[in-house]
Amino acid sequence: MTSGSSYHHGDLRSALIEAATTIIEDSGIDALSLRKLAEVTGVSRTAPYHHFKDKNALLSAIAAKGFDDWHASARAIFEQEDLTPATRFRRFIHQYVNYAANHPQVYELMFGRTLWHNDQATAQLKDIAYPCFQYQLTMTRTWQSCGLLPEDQDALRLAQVTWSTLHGIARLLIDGIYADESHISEMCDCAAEVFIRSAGLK
Amino acid sequence: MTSGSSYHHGDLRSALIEAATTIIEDSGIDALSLRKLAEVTGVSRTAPYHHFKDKNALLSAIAAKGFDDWHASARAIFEQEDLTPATRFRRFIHQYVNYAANHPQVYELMFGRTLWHNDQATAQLKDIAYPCFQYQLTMTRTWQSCGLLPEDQDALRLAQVTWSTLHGIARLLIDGIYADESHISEMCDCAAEVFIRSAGLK
DNA sequence: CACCAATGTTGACAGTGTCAAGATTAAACG
DNA sequence: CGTTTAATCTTGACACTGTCAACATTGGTG
Repeated sequence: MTSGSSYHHGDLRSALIEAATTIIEDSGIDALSLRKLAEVTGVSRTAPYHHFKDKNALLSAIAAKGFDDWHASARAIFEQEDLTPATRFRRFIHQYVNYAANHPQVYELMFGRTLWHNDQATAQLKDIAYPCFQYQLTMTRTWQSCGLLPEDQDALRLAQVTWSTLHGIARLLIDGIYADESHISEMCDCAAEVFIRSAGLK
Repeated sequence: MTSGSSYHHGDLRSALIEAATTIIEDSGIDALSLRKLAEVTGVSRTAPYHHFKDKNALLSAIAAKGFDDWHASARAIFEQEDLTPATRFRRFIHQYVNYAANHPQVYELMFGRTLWHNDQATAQLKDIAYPCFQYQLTMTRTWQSCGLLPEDQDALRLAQVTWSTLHGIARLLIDGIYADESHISEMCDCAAEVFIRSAGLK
């Protein structure tokens, strides 16, 4: 697939993203160096700079792909209309945390300081990420009108709080503070229970 | 205070921690290089290695100091017996998030992947950090028996979930995903409300 | 076919963490 | 007090990093 001629790679951009994602998933973000990435891809050190302005631009591209996946699977659950809202709510929570647990490094990239701090995120990444943040708000409003979340609370605050809870669980898992992954499911159940009860239903 | 003789610094270890903390608070963790730190402290590049095995060991020492502060102020609120449990609960939440907002870099060090991932935390740091984690559990049990949190839920899970919520808010703030710091207080109120309502009281 | 812009290459620079070997000095010991 | 020892600090060196500048190759367009 990598074409015949040796000088021009053919589709270096995709190859770089793919190889970089593999390295990151295997060995962590810090283990990714552009030089080793270039070597693995069979190309010279500075070739990647013709496809990505920065190391940050490369990482942003990987994160952007992560947001696409995340958004898709969130919608897949949220729009599954043959399930009760409560079931979907619970599944969403489990899915969120499991995604983070299964793709810790990409999750770190998507929501971590590496890209977001000091405004280092690419404009392209922001265009993909912000709708995801917005979707959280949309879901929250629906959950409120279903009686799964307190209806008298401000939707934005509630969205921030529910998201923070999932994000917090994810981060504690990823950062290795909760080593015991066997309790993930119970933590999700507990979180779901707390939120649903706060709505006042039984 | 730095003594008269020039060759031996006198109290280099403390001076390094102090200077490093300043740099980190001013410019972030990534901006800290041992070489610049040494230069600022007026000492040669490798002198710090006689006081800290690693760059990680230095960072761990700074984080350890942060845990001390955190634990102290948590206790100061939790043990303020002239306030109602609910008030203390709310204040704890606000204090937790405010600490993170006011010391973002140190918080990142205390709870972030820099130190905890891949088991890079010093044994000394663990000895200081684990009691803090444990204290969260102690507080949770008390809150349960006060009727501030559902009593039929497992205390450990509940402690993990409440902490995750605060940690999540803190991280989203620190990582710059919620730029708007003016809503911090409202988010804390919302979180407190959700938890208290989940206990079934009104 | 000729040209040009896209793509890939080597060379170079400033920066990093950290090890090894030697210099200096404070402290311990006879 | 003098001498040794161990702590502390120094310079030199190495392998690594991201990224810029200048040059080479080539696929697609006029």
